[in-house]
Amino acid sequence: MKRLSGVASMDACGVRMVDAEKVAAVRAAMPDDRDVADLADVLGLLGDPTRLRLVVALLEGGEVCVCDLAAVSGHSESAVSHALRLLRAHRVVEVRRAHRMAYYRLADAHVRMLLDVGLSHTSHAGVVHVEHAKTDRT
Amino acid sequence: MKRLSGVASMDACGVRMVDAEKVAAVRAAMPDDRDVADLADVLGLLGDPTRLRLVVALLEGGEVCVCDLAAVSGHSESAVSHALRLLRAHRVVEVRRAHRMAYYRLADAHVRMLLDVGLSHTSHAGVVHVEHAKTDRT
DNA sequence: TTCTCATCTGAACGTTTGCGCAGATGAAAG
DNA sequence: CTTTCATCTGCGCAAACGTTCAGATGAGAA
Repeated sequence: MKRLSGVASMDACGVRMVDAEKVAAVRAAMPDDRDVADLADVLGLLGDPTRLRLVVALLEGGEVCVCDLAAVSGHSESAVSHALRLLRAHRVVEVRRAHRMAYYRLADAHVRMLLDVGLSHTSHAGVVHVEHAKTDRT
Repeated sequence: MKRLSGVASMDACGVRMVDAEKVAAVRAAMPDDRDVADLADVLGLLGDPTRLRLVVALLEGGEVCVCDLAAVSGHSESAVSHALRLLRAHRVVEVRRAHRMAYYRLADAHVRMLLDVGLSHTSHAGVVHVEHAKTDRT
């Protein structure tokens, strides 16, 4: 069945591939496009250091107002507000308004899990820490 | 101790804050800058749909060559190669070369965990799916 | 040797993104 | 009413990003 020898096969559209069987299997197991996009969205949101710091602060602090988040993260209140708007739009955080202030908290248990998994690695193990990695000779 | 009343306090540098005690606690619990940056790096890497698809494909397929990854993900081989270079530089994937081809696989158990947590949410639950969210009226 | 072919890479282009700025909003205080 | 103050937001720009294109690399085949 498999054509692992020398000749590559083509699918209907002319895409070159080597192990057509595995390609089909993997493609079948692949989550649908919207799920991938949604997950990428959240991960991308957490992929910015400013926003990640905010979210981690909320993981620790429970419910924190904008100015305190600015103080913790070391960014301007404007930058924090912009960041929170994005996080809010994607349902990563929720806001509660009281008096003149806005208190933010994590809205999603799933994000909490992602953060736990993420932090458990980087904080106690020696991560590789690649600066601006170049060619990576193996 | 806490000054939750009306007046905001200032720290030494003139940063406005409301609950100075909590700010100090959260700041103390915050992972150090490099750890945050490293985690943000990985999350940001996974935050691109193209790269996420590649990594998910490797999660399913184990070891897949460049052209098959291109076939699975539906991108050009060049785009895939660029993406793989980034993932390689950050030790997310590893490469094994055989014959004329390059076989890629996941290099990091931690990334596998992140993916599992991420996918377990988006694939069986109804995620909110925000398109280009605007003001988000609560 | 030369030819073939899978993969890699630099440059360039168009798009997106993060943040500062300045003003807006809106609610509470005076 | 007006003033104060925490937060929000449109604009603008510089930096970062993802992709394509065209060519380079380098190992195997002939």
